[in-house]
Amino acid sequence: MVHASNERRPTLEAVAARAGVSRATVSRVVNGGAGVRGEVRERVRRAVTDLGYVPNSAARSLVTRRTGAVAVVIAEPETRVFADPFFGRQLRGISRELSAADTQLLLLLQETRAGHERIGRYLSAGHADGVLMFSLHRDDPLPAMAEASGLPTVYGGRPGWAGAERALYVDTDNRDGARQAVRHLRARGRRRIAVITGPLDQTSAQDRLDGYRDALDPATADPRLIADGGFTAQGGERAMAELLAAAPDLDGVFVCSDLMASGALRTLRAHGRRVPEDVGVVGYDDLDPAAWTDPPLTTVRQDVEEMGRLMARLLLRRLAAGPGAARDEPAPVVTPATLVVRESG
Amino acid sequence: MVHASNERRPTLEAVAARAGVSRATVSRVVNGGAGVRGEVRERVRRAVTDLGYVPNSAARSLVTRRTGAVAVVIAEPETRVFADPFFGRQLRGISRELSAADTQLLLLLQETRAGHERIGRYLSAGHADGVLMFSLHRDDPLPAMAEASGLPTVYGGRPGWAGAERALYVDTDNRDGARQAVRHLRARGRRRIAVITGPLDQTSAQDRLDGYRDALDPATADPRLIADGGFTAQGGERAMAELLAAAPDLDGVFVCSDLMASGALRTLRAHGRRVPEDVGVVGYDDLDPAAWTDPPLTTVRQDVEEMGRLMARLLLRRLAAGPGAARDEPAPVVTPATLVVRESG
DNA sequence: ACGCGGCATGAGAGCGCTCTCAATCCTTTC
DNA sequence: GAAAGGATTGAGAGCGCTCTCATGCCGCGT
Repeated sequence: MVHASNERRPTLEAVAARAGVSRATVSRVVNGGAGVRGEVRERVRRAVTDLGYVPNSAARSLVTRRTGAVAVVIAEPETRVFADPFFGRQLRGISRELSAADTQLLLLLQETRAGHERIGRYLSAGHADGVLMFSLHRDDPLPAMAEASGLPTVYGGRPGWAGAERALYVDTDNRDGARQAVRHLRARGRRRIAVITGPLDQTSAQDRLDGYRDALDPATADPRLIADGGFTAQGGERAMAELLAAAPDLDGVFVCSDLMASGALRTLRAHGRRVPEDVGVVGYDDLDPAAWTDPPLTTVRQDVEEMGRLMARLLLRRLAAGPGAARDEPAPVVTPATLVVRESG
Repeated sequence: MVHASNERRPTLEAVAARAGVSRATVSRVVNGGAGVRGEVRERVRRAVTDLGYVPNSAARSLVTRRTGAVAVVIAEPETRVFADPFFGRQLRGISRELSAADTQLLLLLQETRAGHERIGRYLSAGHADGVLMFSLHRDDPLPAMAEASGLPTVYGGRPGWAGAERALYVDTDNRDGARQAVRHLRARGRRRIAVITGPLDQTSAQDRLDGYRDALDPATADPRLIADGGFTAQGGERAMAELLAAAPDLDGVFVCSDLMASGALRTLRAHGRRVPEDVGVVGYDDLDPAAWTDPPLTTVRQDVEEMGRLMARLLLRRLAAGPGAARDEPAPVVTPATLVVRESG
């Protein structure tokens, strides 16, 4: 049954009148029907479909103090969010898990510099039951907003700010992944191995740089071999150009994301360096673009979708447990990283 | 002021008590403060910040019948949503415009085949004041859901289903854009011009194909020169391979999206065809990837971000006008398309 | 036949907010 | 100085739903 936008939608009261029962009984049926006689339940169900009744969510969450929704906050300009397949994949995992639990996903984008203020207000207004937050930078104001809202929060990536010891998060073993990448380059005989990092105020970027250092022959360490590509394709392009200028003799690059690696490959080609003959390249993420580059990218695989799913699952567990539940308290999760060898290095 | 998650957030009542006024007065101040004496207003404001009061949105929208949120529904699997920069750009425009009007954006993704059912329920439950919907296919059940919910709706792309004559939408002149692309290829001396289309149950894809036919020399029309690339990169790759097999003598391709064009370029390279020497390629969209391909892509520009902004603006006007307002009724918008010549054709 | 436990149902009190309407208080004007 | 008129403020009735508690009904044991 369709309602014109000006006529009011039917309420519980209306359904109750039609089914010849009380509001309370209709409410019980709508919420599962436990404790209602089969015959009555059917009668109410019929009234519901006849009238096209849909519960008013505002009224419901006013009394239950639950919204059935989880906010996903991404601390990046949309430019990056939609340019980097990483977010899409993670979101997909989250989305899958949430909808299985019949929970709505609210995507909050931070448009402006001051956007966190809006987001904080939104969270505090009680639009969501919990928060998933990722891609955080060291002195991002967002975690404080989440904290202030009092909502259970799960972070994507290990939080790096002070006082985050008790935070719940899902991360991959970035440091180990980086080690594998660099070891692989060394095993293939590369001696001058550079690195293109992400923004170092993110723990994932810092951890990968640390892993690079771990696996490097200390004798070949050289600050000129390190450049920041900001986790964007253009950044990777630029960083690669800088590296080639500062250390023309480099023969390997570990690029801390596939997206940056695609940029780096372009620069290498433009400079006439052949990959992998002259320079070996290893990326990080193993998202779709990795297989599409020319040549296909050797990279470090992290199951991004699974990470998203884990984040959601952690949060749902937390929500189900209730505010003060100490037993069965969920704990942070760290997933492994594995090297995928293709043709670039 | 931060509240532990178990202690209740302060209510209007609490603020009123602290400021020594009535609930009604606090409500006035919170909603702008019109008609409240300056001194009282200040006192209330102080009480608000002292207590860290944030209005409960459920209670508010229960009475106002407004949520301050707009739902954006994308009728595609997330795989496409996050792989195609088109959506990101459009969303960005929408997001900009909405946040300027202090309206929240709710992104609803359709995960499963049956996802529209969930979405319909969500819309009907009154979580949003209006709907923005794009990338619709001919017999998509989503518009019916939007219709049933009674919410004002604006579509991205001209709706193609029956009974959509009165629908509000924003579109570009796809047919004209396609004509320009094909005319350009002809002007460069191409005689056997193929086309890689999107899914033809979308009006944008059909319109571009029509434009291709308009501009083609009728004498050279040939069904073997038409292939469907499904608006994805892999689809473009595959379609290009099919075309080369069916018509090895082709010397030009009009590819109906940049993403598909990037795939087509890969296939051409793999088959040893030089671009633009052997085959001229023109894309559609002019999104970031267009400039990054090798060679950079000649393409048809549509201002996707602006389209998003226009969609949001249209919806906001509609919402502001109220349900039955006939005066100043917003009308569909069609934006122009322009050719951007780079190196691929 | 009576009382009791258990299940199904209804009555009614809110959840936190907005908004109408009446009451109050100042000015202003004659 | 008093009445009129406008600006402030407060009281109170809901918005639609959930949930507790009281009530009514049944079959059971004694």
